[in-house]
Amino acid sequence: MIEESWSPPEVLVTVDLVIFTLREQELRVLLVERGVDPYRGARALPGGFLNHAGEDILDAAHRELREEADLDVARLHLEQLGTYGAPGRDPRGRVISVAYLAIAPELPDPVAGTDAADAGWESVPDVLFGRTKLAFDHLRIVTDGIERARSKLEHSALATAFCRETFTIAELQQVYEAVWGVRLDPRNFYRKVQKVPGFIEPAGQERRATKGRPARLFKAGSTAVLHPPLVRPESIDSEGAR
Amino acid sequence: MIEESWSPPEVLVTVDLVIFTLREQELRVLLVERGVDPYRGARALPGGFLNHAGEDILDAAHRELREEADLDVARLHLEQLGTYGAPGRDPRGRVISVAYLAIAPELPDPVAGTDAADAGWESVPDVLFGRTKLAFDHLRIVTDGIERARSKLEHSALATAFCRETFTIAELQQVYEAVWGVRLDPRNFYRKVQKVPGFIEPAGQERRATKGRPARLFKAGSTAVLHPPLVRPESIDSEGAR
DNA sequence: TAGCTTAATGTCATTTTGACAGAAAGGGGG
DNA sequence: CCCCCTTTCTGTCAAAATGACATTAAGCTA
Repeated sequence: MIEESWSPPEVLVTVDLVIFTLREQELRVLLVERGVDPYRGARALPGGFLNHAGEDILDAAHRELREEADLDVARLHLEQLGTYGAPGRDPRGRVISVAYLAIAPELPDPVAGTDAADAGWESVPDVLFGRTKLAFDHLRIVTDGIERARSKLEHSALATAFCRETFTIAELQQVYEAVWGVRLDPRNFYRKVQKVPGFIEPAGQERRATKGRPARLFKAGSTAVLHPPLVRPESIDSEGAR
Repeated sequence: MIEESWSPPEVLVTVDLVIFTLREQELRVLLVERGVDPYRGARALPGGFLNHAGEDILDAAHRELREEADLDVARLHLEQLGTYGAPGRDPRGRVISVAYLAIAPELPDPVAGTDAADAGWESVPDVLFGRTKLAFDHLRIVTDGIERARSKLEHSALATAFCRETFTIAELQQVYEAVWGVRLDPRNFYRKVQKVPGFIEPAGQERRATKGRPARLFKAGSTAVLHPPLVRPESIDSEGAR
């Protein structure tokens, strides 16, 4: 199908970042307010164009994270979520966007960057229910990101990425509840999590108390894959999160 | 970071297809022999450039499938696997490739297409072990495809996509064994598969026999998600497949 | 009809699950 | 210091699921 005169079309490539965290027991996503056209003033995922033809896509994702949200979390693990390239999704032309997913523990508020008039952690349910409108097809990307996160919680130790260095089992449970949008029994959760080999391991016998009995502290174990998996309950709350 | 003089770099976009099937109880992948440079003569995944700036990526994937392998399986469900865009992965310049995954029942041999000197179903273990060398970073893409398929077998009804319209439970088990690279107990498999609601449903009381007792026939059910999931055994054979 | 092959059903001890009860370990108010 | 409240942790227990294995059923063939 390649003729002499034919040459493949050139397209522009952007990266978009879906970064989730937990705040006040609610799932939140990092959004910026666009400072440039198109969609100026609208909320969108942080991201932007490839810098130059030799830049790796993953590197571009890290760079945009730094530029747009001033979050230079080197240990932040970015995982490719998907590529969105429907014609017409961007009024500037044929733009294909590679989306990345990352999970962060509770972090200080990000500051606005170069292209972003503002940046902040927005409620995921607000986004999912259309109370927070997003530019481009970013709602779809966030939706896919949620589903990916929910699924990965079952089979991987992703939940520990929401937590700080050390955490209690109750904190870990809050992660599952917020992302899955369900309530779990603390006693059964306690038992189940403990028996997955390598998921979490005790971190000193230190403790941290506010009101009730002090809780033991744990840290992420060495295992990335959960055997057996923590299967989410059949009926998932369509609300998505709290 | 956008200056007046700056404009985003233009890149070329290709699609690549990872299509698995089962032949002689072995997992196979569709490969073509490249008829054009670079890597002329080497084995590679079917795929190619976007046709024109307005073509949707998924459409391009279907088109390439038709062009390169003459497989116009409209019911073939293509699922995005990932995007591979490391600089230097393609000697022709900055090329970013969007890979799709598909599962097919046993099909007639594909015929060579326009850019492909030959096309055929190659043994996946041969590819994984380097006995079959692949062009570009296609080994990596196939590896990711395997892992995706293995994982999806646990939580989705993907296994039925390997089978024809109707199938026996033993045939379904062969799918799991070939993809996971393990042996399963037929009796426990029988029981487990039957109790997942909506996974498979009886298809007439017809039967199809060769040697032993005739087996009941089933067809794919209405459920795409498996509750509960069929978890693969802890120790997965590193051989990958038979 | 005997013998072979594969399908389907059954058995059973061991784990796992889900839903609870209760004990342990702090803090605060009197 | 002593109750009360909160939260964490440890048990209990019946129902269900799991893994390993035996047995029966249903065809074909020699």
